[in-house]
Amino acid sequence: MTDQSNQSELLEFFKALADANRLKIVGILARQSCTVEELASLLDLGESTTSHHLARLAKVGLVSARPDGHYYHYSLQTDTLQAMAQRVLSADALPKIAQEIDADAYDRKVLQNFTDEEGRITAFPAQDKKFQVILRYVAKAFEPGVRYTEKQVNEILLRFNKDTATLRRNLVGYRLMEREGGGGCYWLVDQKTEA
Amino acid sequence: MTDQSNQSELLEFFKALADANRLKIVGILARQSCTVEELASLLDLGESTTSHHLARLAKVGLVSARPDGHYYHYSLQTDTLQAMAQRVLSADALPKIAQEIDADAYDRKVLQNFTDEEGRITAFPAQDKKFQVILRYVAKAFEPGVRYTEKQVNEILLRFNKDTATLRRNLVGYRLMEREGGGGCYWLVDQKTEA
DNA sequence: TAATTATTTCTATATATATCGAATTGTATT
DNA sequence: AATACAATTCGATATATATAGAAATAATTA
Repeated sequence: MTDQSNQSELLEFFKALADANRLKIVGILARQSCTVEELASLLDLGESTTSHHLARLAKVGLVSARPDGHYYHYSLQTDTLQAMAQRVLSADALPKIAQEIDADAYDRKVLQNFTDEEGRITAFPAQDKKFQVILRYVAKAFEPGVRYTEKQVNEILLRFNKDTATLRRNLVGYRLMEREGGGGCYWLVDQKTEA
Repeated sequence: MTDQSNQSELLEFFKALADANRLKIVGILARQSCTVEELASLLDLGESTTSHHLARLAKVGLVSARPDGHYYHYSLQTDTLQAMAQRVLSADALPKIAQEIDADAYDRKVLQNFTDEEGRITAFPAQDKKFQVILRYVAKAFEPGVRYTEKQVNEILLRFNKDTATLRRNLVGYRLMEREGGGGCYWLVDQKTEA
């Protein structure tokens, strides 16, 4: 769970293409751009279902929509497809995934050493790297996009360790969470947008 | 459902890679070959689960097993991965899928015209191409690999039309089914192994 | 503004499959 | 042979998601 960027991006790409109807959509759009209606009738699917599939393909950049009248013309982004294919071909794409797995395994081991069966933190690691693992673990208890009062934050942190102050301070210090002014408002930092 | 060879092969390939743990396995095997046990512990998964994933990857030729002692060494078939990537890049792979969809749509239309709501055949098309669509539709009522007596065959065909003789004769004539000697033994022909 | 049409979102359901634990198979060693 | 160990298969469960239908949204036309 350390750095999933490579992993999850590739995974989402493959998942997008791992459905018979979505693959068909890509095949059709390779020839001509279509409206949702056209696709639905070609595939013998409901329009809502077709729309859903298109949304999934769009999410990974495989298709794009161009509005025209009250139609949307969906078309294939061939460059995305090619870029992904190139990426899989590249020598270092797979080893990178392997590195991420090593990091995951490391995290698991640290977690095992510093938490009990109930997931509570038994001790704070002195080593900075391990301490960050613990912090990332704790951060997962918060929902992305939600704002918490300091009281709520403490309540959640208490499930992990009685020293909520240390946890709270370091979550902010290591920029896993952010705090409004001096006040009581906390939220998760989206790690993806961070360098 | 006319000629799914391109479709289904690509689909199975993407499905094989559309799982986080299988993608991780590929990543690990890109560096080193492993036993099931090793992979299971690296991924923090049960051995049976790991085995299942490896079987799926092997099915599309992405990994291969080499027996050694009582271990199996699984390794990545990088050439399969490259071949698939090349294929996606090739200009005609996607249009081919589109053709298959057209064929599917054609089949559906024929079926609609010559069957009723309950799936019974209302008339036999005069046109050869359409007649074959009907035959392929009927053939789906039989299980691959199972041997049927003539009586059983007739029983099944009766669900589609009272003229079981015509259906039976043409299923064999168009090589969708095969018959033992002059006798009462029928079975589906595996279309994949046919030219 | 009302009405029409295309698309999306929401809700519910059905199907596929990832997962585990137990039993089984297969291979090598004693 | 008998035993030990790795791997697979089987049975059951839980989760993800493909699907359809209804309601909501957006955009155009009357």
